[in-house]
Amino acid sequence: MKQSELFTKVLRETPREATFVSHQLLLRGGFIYRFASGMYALLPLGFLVFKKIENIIREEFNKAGIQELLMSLLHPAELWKKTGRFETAGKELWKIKSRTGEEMVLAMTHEETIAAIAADTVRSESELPFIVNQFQTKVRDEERPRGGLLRLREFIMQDAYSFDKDEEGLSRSFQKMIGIYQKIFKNIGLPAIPVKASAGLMGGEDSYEFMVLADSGEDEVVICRKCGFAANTEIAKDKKECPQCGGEMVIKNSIEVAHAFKLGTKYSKAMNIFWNDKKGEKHLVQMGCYGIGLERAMATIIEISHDDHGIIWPLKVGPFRVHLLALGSSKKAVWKKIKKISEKLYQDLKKSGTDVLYDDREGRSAGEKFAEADLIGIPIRVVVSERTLEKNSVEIKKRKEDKVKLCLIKFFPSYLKTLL
RNA sequence: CGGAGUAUGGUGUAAUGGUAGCACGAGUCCUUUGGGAGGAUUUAGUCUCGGUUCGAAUCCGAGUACUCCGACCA
Repeated sequence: MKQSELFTKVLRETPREATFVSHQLLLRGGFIYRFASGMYALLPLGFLVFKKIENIIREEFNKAGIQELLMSLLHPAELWKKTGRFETAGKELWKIKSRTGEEMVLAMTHEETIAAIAADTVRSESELPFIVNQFQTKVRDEERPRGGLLRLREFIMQDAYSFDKDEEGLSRSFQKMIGIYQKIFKNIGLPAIPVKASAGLMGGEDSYEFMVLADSGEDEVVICRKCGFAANTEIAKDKKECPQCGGEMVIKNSIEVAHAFKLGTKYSKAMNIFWNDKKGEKHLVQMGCYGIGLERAMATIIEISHDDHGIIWPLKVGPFRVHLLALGSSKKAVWKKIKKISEKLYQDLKKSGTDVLYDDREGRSAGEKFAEADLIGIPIRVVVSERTLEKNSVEIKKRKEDKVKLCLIKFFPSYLKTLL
């Protein structure tokens, strides 16, 4: 992508509305646009990041053989009445009516719908266990949206649902999902720790939250300094000593980026999901659900990975992996050469499948290009300028490091590979 | 919903009852090019409704929006 063709612009100053770093930088960098509180558009740069995160998650699910589906955003209210959540879900549940007065619900989550499908699908033990996954919009009439993408009224969630024949199976599926989540968070650059928590509205008996320690976090988590055991404050309120190793427990702020619930039979009971054994006896299916908020994950990455100049995207989730800057020169011949060489590098990078943003803009000072590059936070910066060309080189710098390296142009492709 | 705060061009800010100004951005032109460069020129604003007043961005009332703290959540 050529930066001269990029649809969005950066802001020099921080909009006053933003107090969270991630919100400030997303707005300034032109990643997002606000329509109303908790309702945002992902602009091209933001959407690129979003898609990277989505694909990393999808890849892990694919590896685990978990099938993807897509359930509707509109639900008949009837389904929610069956589970009782039409009343118990509270004000966050967005209720609407069709033109004929038919009651509907906007998906706050998808237990009801997946349970409805499973009730018509599962018949015998041989069909179990299975896990299905989707990426779908969730709409919640939040009392207080906040922090830009940290808490939205509409967001996209990766939500997976597991079905097992018994509790033991549920535990296995649950463990499997915890493992998948750990891989996912590692890949998107979030040091998320699983924390034991209570089940809340979702019902069921057991749940784990995935928490990322961050000063700007709104949740408190009690964590052992020695062994790393972590628990929700609801569970480990006043514990000074670790229940596992006896080490010192400290309280830290954190952001909840995912939640995994053992739902048990709450939904299978309400929606009649059961399998028949050999004797023809019915057994309720054990369910689990597992969700990651994609926009929140994106904002959380920024909360923990930025500096005074801007965002520092991890290599795998940056909108592009390489930011190629062509620095201007008043000498026409030199500028022509700079342009020519960067254009060639740009084309070569694209051919080799490296996603690159190429700052080809004329009339922008070097300082401005550097400042924007730092703000947007693309992991690897490559500079072509009069100075580098004198040495037949380009300059390479990682966003997260200060040191710069000169690299002869002929060695550039192979050197770059070692960084990707 | 409980508490608090804010509301002026796209963004950031001034104007304490008397001419709405500045900077940045954006458009055009010239110069400049290793850390947000300079000049010329153009562009665009007082959240809404009502009240007080000769006169309101400014005072009063209501509404709305946004932000923050609480509760809940991904």
